[in-house]
Amino acid sequence: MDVTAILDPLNDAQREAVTSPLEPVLVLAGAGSGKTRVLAHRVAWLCGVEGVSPHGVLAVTFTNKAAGEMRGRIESLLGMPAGSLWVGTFHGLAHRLLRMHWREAGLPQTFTVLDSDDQLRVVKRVLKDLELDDSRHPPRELQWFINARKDEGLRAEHLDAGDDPNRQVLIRVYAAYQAACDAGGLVDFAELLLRAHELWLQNEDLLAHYRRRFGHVLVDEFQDTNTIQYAWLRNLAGPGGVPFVVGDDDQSIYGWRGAKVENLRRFQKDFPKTRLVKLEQNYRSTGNILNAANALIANNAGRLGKRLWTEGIEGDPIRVYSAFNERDEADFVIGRIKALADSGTPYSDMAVLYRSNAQSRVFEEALITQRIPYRVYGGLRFFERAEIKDALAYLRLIANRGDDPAFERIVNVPTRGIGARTIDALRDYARANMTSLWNAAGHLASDEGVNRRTSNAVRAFLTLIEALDAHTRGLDLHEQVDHVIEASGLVAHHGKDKSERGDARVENLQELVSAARGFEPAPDSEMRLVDEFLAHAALEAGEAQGGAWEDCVQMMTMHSAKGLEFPTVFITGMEDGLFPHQRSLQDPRGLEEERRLCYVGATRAMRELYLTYAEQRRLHGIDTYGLPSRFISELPGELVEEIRPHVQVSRPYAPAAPRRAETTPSGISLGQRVRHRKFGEGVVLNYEGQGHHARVQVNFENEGAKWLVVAYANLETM
DNA sequence: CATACAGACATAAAC
DNA sequence: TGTCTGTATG
Repeated sequence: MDVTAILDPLNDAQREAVTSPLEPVLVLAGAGSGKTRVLAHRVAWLCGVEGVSPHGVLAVTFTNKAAGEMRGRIESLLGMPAGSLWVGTFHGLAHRLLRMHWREAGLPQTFTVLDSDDQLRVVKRVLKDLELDDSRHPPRELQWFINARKDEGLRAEHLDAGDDPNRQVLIRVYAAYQAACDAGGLVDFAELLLRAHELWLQNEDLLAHYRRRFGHVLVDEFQDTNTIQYAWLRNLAGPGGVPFVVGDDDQSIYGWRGAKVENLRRFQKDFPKTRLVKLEQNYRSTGNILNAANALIANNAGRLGKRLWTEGIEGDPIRVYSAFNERDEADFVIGRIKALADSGTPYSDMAVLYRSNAQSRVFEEALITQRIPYRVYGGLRFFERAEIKDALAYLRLIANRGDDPAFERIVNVPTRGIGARTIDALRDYARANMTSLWNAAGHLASDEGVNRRTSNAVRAFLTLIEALDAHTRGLDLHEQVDHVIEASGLVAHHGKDKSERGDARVENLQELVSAARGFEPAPDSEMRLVDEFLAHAALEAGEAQGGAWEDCVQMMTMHSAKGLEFPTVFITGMEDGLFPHQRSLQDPRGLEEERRLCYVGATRAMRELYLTYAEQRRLHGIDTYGLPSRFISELPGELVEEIRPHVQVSRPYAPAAPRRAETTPSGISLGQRVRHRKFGEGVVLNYEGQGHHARVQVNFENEGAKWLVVAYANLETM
């Protein structure tokens, strides 16, 4: 084992963390301080120097991507594949455990993993079964409630509604939802974690076994753990355990989905001899950017405390641009993008960040008109697309006839004459007889009292599924998928749609066949390949879009920017109410999370950071006038450079004949003939103000005299 | 049963 | 203002 390869690339703090004695370690790792590297090198250190077998190491991340990268780095450091090393997401690891110990966990061997979309369907169905009005009890809220309780480790029977009738309903739905899942062998994401946690609690032997096996547990992005994940982890490590966790309280931006920053302090309390290592040297950004970020985050209370520094240059100041409105904001950003591109910067070195997805529109439109390539992060990912989920639902139903969500999803896709009424009847029967929709359908198909057309349609569906089952048996996975998408009629169904959308769907279905062909199961899996593929599809939604590697401007929310870096970053929409978001202003904790989000955004920038805001913004169809975000004023003035707007008409004015025409600050002369897109041609009569606020009075031939804001009016000189 | 239309609604998102 | 959802309509 080459120890220098492990230690040489590390600075002192990183090395301290990596070579810590076998005791609990909390690494407070600032943005861009090399935390992933520390984690990977720690594993390499344990295996290469401390003599720990990879078999005894468990590394946990929050995304599959991070897990994949982690394994890659570890294996390249160790110089060999480490198959027995467990690296994965909390959900992936929990899933693995439950597959291995389904009996102890009280699950059927063939349980199905529900994604949030499936879960919502089940909730809706439960609401119907309970005859609750879904406008008074929005399914999404119920779903949220159920997941939040599970994330806290609470089951319906642990909850007490008191006299609150609304809460009584919530709890009733939770209980009914869980009963439906249990009956159908369905496990949602939160349930994976909760079951895995209960598996520890209820099986001492099992827990003891895994404690013995995993003497070394490592966790990335520890500030993002929720209650149940932390409990699971703490149990696994055990009282004398030596977990190694890496996180940053200043980058905790997922409180709204259950993450508990408090887990950092809790860790120090639960593992009293914890060694705390701070990584504060930053290898990403300029000094000015770091100082601005430090100053900003210093406004938060109760931090563990950390100050980023760099050996690198001070760099450019933070540039703040005050736009007249959101279109001017986009024009400014795109102007800078063009200028950078002209001087040789690749588009992919530039990122436009915003608080909410809706803000991307204006930028997209402007980028399209300027023919600048861009990529928007977010949106539906491969396995979340409707046509893919339909195809998977066929596979699910073939594999497990009791999978009601799958049944409901495809019973009439493509349409085969089984409408809402029929499905209602099936549901009623299934509920009354405590059985699956599949069995209900079997009953209805042979029921003399039912409309012939209906029973025929249902029978045809049953026959189809049985036929698919029979035909796919023994085939390779990709052949199964291929057969299913063809014989189910899905391909023909989408093929009839001659639009671009239809073509894309057919392509996606074919892509699913390729995905199946390339699918590799875990080496020690005892599951059938289809089942494993289905679980994979639920647990790993896949990439959002192809073309990620093309040279294009990167656009995304600040949340999705976490973990990424770009030479030039534009943080847009810096207005109070937008960022910090209105809904976070009520409580101080919400505001602090927004500030951390701003910190995350700012620390994405390597060389240049721009902050932009619009004085006027069209939101949901109405014009709003916002104030610059308070986060801007929290930056030290000496680090900030305000960019003076230079208002220009589309063609600089070249005086034709008149001498010494009085010129407005924006370059338009009095008496000048101008053209406006809507109002037509006219003559400039007067002007006032400067910069953004510069306005001119134009006497239009058809519309009469009007005051226009030069920055916005887009006047053409003639 | 597919499409049209009205009405509601609008923070962020991995597994 | 744009998008999505559910219902009305042909």
